[in-house]
Amino acid sequence: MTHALISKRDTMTHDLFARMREQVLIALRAIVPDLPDDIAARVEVTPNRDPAHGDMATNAAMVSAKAARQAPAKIAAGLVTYLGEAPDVAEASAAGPGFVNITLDPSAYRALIPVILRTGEHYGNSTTGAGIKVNVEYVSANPTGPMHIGHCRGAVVGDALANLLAKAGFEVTKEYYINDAGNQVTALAWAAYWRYLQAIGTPLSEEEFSDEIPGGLQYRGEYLIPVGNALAANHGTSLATNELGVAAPDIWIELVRSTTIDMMMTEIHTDLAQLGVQQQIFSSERALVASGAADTTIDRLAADGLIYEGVLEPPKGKTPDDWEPRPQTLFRSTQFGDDVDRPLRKSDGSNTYFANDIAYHADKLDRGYDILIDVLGADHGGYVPRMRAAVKALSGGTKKFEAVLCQIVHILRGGVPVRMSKRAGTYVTLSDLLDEVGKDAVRFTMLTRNADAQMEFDLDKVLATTRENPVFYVQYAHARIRSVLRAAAEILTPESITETALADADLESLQAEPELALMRRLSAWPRTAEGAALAREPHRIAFFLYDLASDFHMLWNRGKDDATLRFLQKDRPAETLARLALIAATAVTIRSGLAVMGVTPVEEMR
RNA sequence: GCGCCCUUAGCUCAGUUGGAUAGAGCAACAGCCUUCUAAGCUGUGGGUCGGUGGUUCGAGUCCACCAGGGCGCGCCA
Repeated sequence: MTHALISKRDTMTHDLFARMREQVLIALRAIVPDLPDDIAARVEVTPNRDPAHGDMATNAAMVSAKAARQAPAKIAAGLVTYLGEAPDVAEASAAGPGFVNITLDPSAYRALIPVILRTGEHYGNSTTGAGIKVNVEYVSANPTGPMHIGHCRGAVVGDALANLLAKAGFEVTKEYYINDAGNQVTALAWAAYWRYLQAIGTPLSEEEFSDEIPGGLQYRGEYLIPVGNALAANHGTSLATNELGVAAPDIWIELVRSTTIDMMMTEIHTDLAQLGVQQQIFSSERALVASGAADTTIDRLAADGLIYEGVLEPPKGKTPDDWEPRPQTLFRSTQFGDDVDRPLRKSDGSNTYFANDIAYHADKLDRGYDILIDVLGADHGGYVPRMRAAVKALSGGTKKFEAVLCQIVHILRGGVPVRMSKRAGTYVTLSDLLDEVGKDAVRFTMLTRNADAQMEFDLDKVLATTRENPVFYVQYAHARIRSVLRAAAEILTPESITETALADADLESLQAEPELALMRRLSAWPRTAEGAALAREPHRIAFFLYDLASDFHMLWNRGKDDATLRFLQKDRPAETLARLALIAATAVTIRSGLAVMGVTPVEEMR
């Protein structure tokens, strides 16, 4: 990971806002000598919405007024005097209730362009998370069938979040938890066994089989047919009775279960690869259960007095028909902020899913992570407080558990909901979706909404080539830039317009407002990426890129009205190189953002 | 009954963690193609930020209550 090589000092030079904040703090300490640290921490330098207020503003005077026992306006006046002398500052002025507005000298923005060109896609990296180990667990679909659209959002959000945290300097591990234990997997094995019996020509009908087995036939999808065929090919009729009926489970169930899971996981790996998701660690629940980790973890909690035998109250508001009080092994999660204590063992003494999951998270803690992030479906919201409690208990409060909840995605086609029924087999698989719209459109679109807001995914709109479709709009900006650079290679020489060569261009001629606006946007990328990482909100990247693309298209279009404003000017090579440097830096920044999202930039759109 | 999430322009959504006059796209209206990609760009109109109180220099953002929508609530995973 080369970004780890970028030192703090280098990173500071990348973020003009962070650099200005340092200057503001120096100025503030000169005015308020005994400035408390907690006040200093609240000082911000942020971009201004209204360009008339200058490029950036600081709240320093207002947040420090009370501690300094001075009026905000007075402190602001002092800051203005000090900052007015600072390098890169064209103008500083006090405004409103105590803001200090700062306008940078355009040279400060111009100086950023060679930095971007030399830094490449690492532009926007920071060291915020240096030394902090984060585990991001996502997808974690049960291996009971192919991945479908419901899994897709979590996969994309988790993957992009992990990339984003890595960009912010965290040491990130991407992980997948295979839920290959429990009743569902047993039911899956029975279903695969049915396909096996069919493959060897059983006389049983599907309903006869279903009536004969515990719990009935639950998974009827055709995707298990290949599993049945594989079992028949490898084992002949040896897993059935002589009459080709249901044999005693103990001769076949382990074999069928492991074969089925292996084949399903192979399929899931293929789906993930198609989606561009590559996790480093796959943890098996079955292996965890076999290791006895749940009991070990329960013992560990018991040693801290956090385990007891008790009876829970019936859930309120529901009509608990079959409810009866039974003693269970409970975890005192209420001591760590949960609503009720949670069962770790069922009344029959076997471990609950939660017990295994605590053991799994304990394992992650043992592997040295400081922050555990689970990307989950919104229907798992109720599970978050108990897991947070468990992580707190296991780590003595030193490690953090976080959850990113993904709300449901409604699939539409031309504005009409696509009906999905798992039983009828009409649900859309991830593979189908990727075949239809492609990895990049899926990933980008999934990141155009905050994860905890419901979203509509219109199969027609994500392929539309209009501004309405952000995927297209951003890709188009990148393609246009590449197109201009290709044309430039004809006029100039290919060597003269490499990113390295453009980094040495004289940029003095970049003075027009739309050019400065684009440079201002570029300068906001580091703080945008860092803020998105800290907020765990990868969708901010999509919005940033959309705004960046908009700034670029605006600039491009000026050449429509006035030919002297085009990027390529045959008789003015110096200006041409300056403009090329600007848009090449824009392309670099777009690629930097797309890399976080896992979207491949396009070179042309013909 | 309790807990979590959501409510911003006619529609779909942002809103830089409490900052100044709340922003985009779509839809509506008016413009821009002999051109580095018009698959684009410019402009106009459109708001009681669900409601009522509170916290403070300052609230769409934080707190309380209320209304509406979604999700969840022992021995499923």
